[in-house]
Amino acid sequence: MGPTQELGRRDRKKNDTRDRLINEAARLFEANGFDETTTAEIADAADVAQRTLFRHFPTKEAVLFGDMVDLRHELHDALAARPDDEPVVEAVRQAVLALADDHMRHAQRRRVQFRLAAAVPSVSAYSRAVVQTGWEREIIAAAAARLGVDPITDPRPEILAGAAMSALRVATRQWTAGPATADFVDLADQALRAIAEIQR
Amino acid sequence: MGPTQELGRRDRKKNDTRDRLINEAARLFEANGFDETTTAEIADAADVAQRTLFRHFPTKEAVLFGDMVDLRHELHDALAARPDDEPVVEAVRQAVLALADDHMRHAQRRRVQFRLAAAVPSVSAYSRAVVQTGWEREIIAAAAARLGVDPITDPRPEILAGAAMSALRVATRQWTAGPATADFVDLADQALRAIAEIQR
DNA sequence: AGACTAATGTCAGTGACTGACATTAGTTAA
DNA sequence: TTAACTAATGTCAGTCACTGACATTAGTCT
Repeated sequence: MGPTQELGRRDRKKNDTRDRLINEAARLFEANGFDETTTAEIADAADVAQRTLFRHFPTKEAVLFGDMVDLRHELHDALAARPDDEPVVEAVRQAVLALADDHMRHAQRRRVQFRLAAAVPSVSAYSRAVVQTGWEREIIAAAAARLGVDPITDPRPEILAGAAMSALRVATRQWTAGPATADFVDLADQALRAIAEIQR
Repeated sequence: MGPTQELGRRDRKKNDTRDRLINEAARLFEANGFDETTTAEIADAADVAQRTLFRHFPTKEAVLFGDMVDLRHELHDALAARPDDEPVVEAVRQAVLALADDHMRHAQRRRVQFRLAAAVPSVSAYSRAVVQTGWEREIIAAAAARLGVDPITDPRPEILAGAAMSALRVATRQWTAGPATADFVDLADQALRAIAEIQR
């Protein structure tokens, strides 16, 4: 049924190795800290060579966010799924809520990632420059398509995307600071609705 | 007269060393590329030990953006200089235009930095996560103060800041792609005015 | 001149990441 | 089943950003 069944043993093992690296890394990062954990230790814990880790991930930070790769595609699909006649801001809001929903469904892991992103400079930089920028690009492309404009010459798609990511960051910070039981989707929804209210 | 006169020989030499590092780095980066230039080469060119470079700058990327440190303070002052009764979006727009103006006055250097930020991942990450985020924080604080709200609970200051930085990025990209004679302030102004137009 | 100390130099690390090459182990066709 | 093929992994040596510890140089101040 699942695509897992359709994979050969080789690809299954490859996925297992990748998953083990992600999980062992998260465990070690949480237990000992990000900078205090070496890539050699992660590889050892996952029972592979250090070289193998760097064949699966380009950087140590990428291992920490390894479980977020599909999120960009999910965002892309969520944006494409919104009706064409819906206002752009609405479509973006709904699509970003899909991200928030995913965060809630992986609350434990995400809270570790967010806490590290708030505390460790290199993690913060990666989160901003790689993860969030990736999402931003999806929003820019979708918004530009909906408005029927060129995102290079027309600044509106990028501005909207930047506003949405800022809102998501606010919600993320509030969620990370508060109890894990808080509803991330609610927080994100509140923040996203404020986009309409920045004209004083 | 200038504060240069009031400095002792020691501090003057320290500033000279710092300036030499910044200038030699920019020269080498432009000539040979960022990744292709080692910190040892930069230090050699500036005629200091590699260790001295890392006493002046925390990372190789920081050397490239070394001439932008005061910009954050300039932005802070520009924000504080706006009249209290002015609408927040207006105040932010005017203050960010001060940044754009500074870019124009250092066009040659800034174009090198922007080109590298567009091409080299680690430079892009630094620009986003350190430089731009620093500016963003100034805008957030100023906007929150003007609105009389807490920037942790109220998402509007951060959303406005994110929108402004996005606008600045669009203008930066357009300026970097076009001729050096183009008016950056005009481009930035156009982009910033579009903040008011993201409600479809 | 001499005490004080900020800036720099020297040196020996650590750790992320890479290229080159060898080895293991699924896969696939004969 | 076996042999050829190749994707994934292992091994190893190396580069380079960055750091701690300690020595040295050179302004500064009395």
